[in-house]
Amino acid sequence: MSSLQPVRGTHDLLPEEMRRHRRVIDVARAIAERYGYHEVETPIFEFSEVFQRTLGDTSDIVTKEMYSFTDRGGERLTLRPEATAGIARALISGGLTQLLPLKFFCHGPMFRYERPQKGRLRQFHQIDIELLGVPGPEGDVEVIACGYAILTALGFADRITLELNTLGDGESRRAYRTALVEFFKAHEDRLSADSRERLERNPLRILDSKDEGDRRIVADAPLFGDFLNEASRSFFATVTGGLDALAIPYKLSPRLVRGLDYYCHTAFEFTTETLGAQGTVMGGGRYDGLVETMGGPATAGIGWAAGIERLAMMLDDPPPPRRPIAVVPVGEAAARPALKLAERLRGAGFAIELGYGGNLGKRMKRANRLNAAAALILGEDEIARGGVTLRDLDSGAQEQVALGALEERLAPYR
RNA sequence: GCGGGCGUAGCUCAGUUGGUUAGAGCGCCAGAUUGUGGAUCUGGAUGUCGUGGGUUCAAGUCCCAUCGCUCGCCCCA
Repeated sequence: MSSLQPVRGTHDLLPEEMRRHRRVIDVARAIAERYGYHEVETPIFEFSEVFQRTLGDTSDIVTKEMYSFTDRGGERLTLRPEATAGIARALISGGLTQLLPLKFFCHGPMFRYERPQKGRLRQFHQIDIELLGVPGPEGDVEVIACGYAILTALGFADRITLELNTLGDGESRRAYRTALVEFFKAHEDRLSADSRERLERNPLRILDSKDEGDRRIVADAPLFGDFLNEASRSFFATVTGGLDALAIPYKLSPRLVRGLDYYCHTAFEFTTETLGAQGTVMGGGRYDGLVETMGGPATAGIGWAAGIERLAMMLDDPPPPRRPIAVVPVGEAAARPALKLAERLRGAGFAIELGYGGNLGKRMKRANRLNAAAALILGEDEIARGGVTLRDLDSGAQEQVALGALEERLAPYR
């Protein structure tokens, strides 16, 4: 083992892994475009303030997971732990609030200082869509439908579950939160240490505790449903109605929550059993208060993020690399003509591999290893005839082709 | 931040109660085949046994520390 290690929790994306990522990204982008989302990219670091304000000072991400540093100018900067804050910032600083509604797709690296495990890295990648300026439930339906379409196109439809919940509007949520805190305070001495902590920071999370004792207490906790006001109820009914109309299956999960104040109404996660402990493959929800929290005008927003690594792991067979055509010169005299031929064919759109030395046998061996579909052998005989020998490397069949007819003859190998 | 498992060749791994030159398969390189790849055969190279310390006549093997990987908790994509 070399002492030269990649930084903990980071990974090199070598060609095979990169192809998996690219597959996920390409499918997601193509489908997001069908829904009218436009690709954008924001910087991978922002002023720390951007994330502190949007994520809240008590969230895990802000308290222990941010990669923050001071630059040479003395600015406090942070490597983005998620995409939404940067996009919201861009919306405000670019004056885009004039153009609402806006629909963005983006993908790229995110950074969180966490202990790595399966499906969890310190530098990881997400695809992400955000729908801004649509306050009505039709936005929620569209965003979920788009995510579902992407997961389906990737072939995961039968391995994922859409878990769905509503947090209601601000009024409903505040009322519920108050009731919940009151209830848990009464049982505080019996709660687990983790949950006592959560009682301060994020009481809704206690509902999702894995601790046995907590679960017994939770069983008698007040139900969110009883605190939803009429407006929240009908909002959610429109969302589920839309999903029903689109035949998108979902499971209501009352325990699915979000901690921060600006989250409201729809919260959802696509989960899978196939990835171990990190079962969430795509998660999102409505965040109507976020842009305002950052200092912009009140702007509705809803979106999701999905982990590319997790999706890439679920891909059944890695997309194969493109099969090249090998140009194989024989003898010194053929080197120059082969170089020119290779360039000409590349110009015509073929993937050409021109070996880097060795005799015919060596070059053929290398062509085979690269899974080349065909070899074009170019030696004295061929040059004299003004053609090349075309060998199909799957069948072994070989024929002479005149130089002028090459592009046409090679069409099947494109 | 907390807990469990694991570090031997490029990869996957074997290595007996501590015992002398550390092995296999795959891959790689060369040759059989200097104008023909895949299959076969023959030969070849490659290890700070993760790192540091300790115990011992002797450590890949036992002990301690450390680093890394991995799985889980927390949280999340």
